[in-house]
Amino acid sequence: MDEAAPQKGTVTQRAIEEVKAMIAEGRLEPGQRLPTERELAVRLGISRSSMREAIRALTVLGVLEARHGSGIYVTALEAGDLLETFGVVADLSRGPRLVELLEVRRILESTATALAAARITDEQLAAVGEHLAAMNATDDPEEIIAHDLAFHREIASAAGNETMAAILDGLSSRTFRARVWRGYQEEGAFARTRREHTAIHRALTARDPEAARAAAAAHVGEVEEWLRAQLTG
Amino acid sequence: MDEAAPQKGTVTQRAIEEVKAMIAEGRLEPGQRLPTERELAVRLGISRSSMREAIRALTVLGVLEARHGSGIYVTALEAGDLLETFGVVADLSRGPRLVELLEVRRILESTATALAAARITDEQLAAVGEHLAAMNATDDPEEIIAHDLAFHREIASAAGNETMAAILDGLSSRTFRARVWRGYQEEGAFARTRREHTAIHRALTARDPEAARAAAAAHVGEVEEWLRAQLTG
DNA sequence: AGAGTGCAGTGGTCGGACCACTTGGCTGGA
DNA sequence: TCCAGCCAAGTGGTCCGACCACTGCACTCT
Repeated sequence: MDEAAPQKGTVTQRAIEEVKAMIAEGRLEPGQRLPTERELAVRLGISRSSMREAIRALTVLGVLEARHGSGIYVTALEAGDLLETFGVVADLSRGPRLVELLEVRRILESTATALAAARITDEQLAAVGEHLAAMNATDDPEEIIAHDLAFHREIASAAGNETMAAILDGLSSRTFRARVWRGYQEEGAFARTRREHTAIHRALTARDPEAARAAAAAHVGEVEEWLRAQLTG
Repeated sequence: MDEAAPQKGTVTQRAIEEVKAMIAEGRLEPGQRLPTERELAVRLGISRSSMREAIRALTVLGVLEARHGSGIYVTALEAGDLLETFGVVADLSRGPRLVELLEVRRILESTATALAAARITDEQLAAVGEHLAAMNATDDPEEIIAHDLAFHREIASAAGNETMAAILDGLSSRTFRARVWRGYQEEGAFARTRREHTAIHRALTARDPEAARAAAAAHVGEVEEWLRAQLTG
């Protein structure tokens, strides 16, 4: 008898684990449609309200996707789907935590750039170059940040590890970067940033992994050091 | 007037962003108690049901914490709180994605181990040694996995970057590891694992960062290669 | 055959009711 | 006076039933 449900925690929490288990065990495939909210509720012996909370929770985690009027579906469970929440971490972190996040980014980004140097295609390299040029051709901070993000995203993507690319994406979320750069660029660091980006692009063009690793590490490290100084000062 | 709310997306989504913004802007401090569900609902002009969904979503993200009968509180917003969801990613990833996750772990773990070699205290080193001994003193798979996890967690913690430690923790979640190891250990890989762990411990004892980095990279790399072979075979 | 339409089904929202638990003040006795 | 125990108000947890907004499809009309 499974009637004697252990009743651990809230019913909603139980429902969340239940659905997660269904997916983990393969009873639900990526992209597949789930039963109705109403039916799921009945099946798990809980109210629709509680079931909805569980669904909402899994939705923000990037596991489920609800389409109004159509139904609830399992996402593709791609790296991007599941790691989107990583941006929340970056947005809500402050002080010392920001430095730690940048340190993680430096480690991953330098490795990703090194990998990209060995694997990048001509098309991808061209795209990187375009973002570099566009970044240098405008004064609008918004646009600069956008191209900066795209610049690094393209490189991370060329590294061939979508999971790593997704994590780096989260670590460079728009609001996170805007927050740090507001002060960083005020110190005339833009010229240096431009130089560092050029160095990265040059290393990629030369297909030189070690040079690429060093350039990327130095690039992130610069921001990291500046932020560290901000905190102690 | 902000009465003309843009009505973007669902009301629940709006409520989630609203609370997130409150925290990001410092209107809500870590550990602080929020207004009542009922009051929050009124304040945002939505029903309590919708408000509850928003709260539940932020709860699973590790941003809020609801205490039955007491109230809703902002978490400490420590790395561990926010990165707990990382384990979900590891648990739901399969196939090629698992290899990518292990690659990320290899990059971070090797660096973390190198850092630990330079910074680890005698107490921490002793703890690492104890887990190593305990791991070798039993045959119970459950216990082995538990000590293995603790072994690596202690090292990551000694590296001095809590954020990195939290990410590595997620990448080594219990179910994830159990899933991979079931097959890995069946091939008599336990002796090799023991050897690799010993090598890591030796490098830490010698305070040799480069040796520690190499040993950790090789350790994770072994599992990575095995898993890669499983997929292509 | 094609475009347009209507309906059934689904997720989204709402309001209210009651339960389970915590908290702090009140009461009573030592 | 002080402390233990109790009690009531307040809070999150759960449930119910209703209605709205949207989608998709079968059906109709041209």
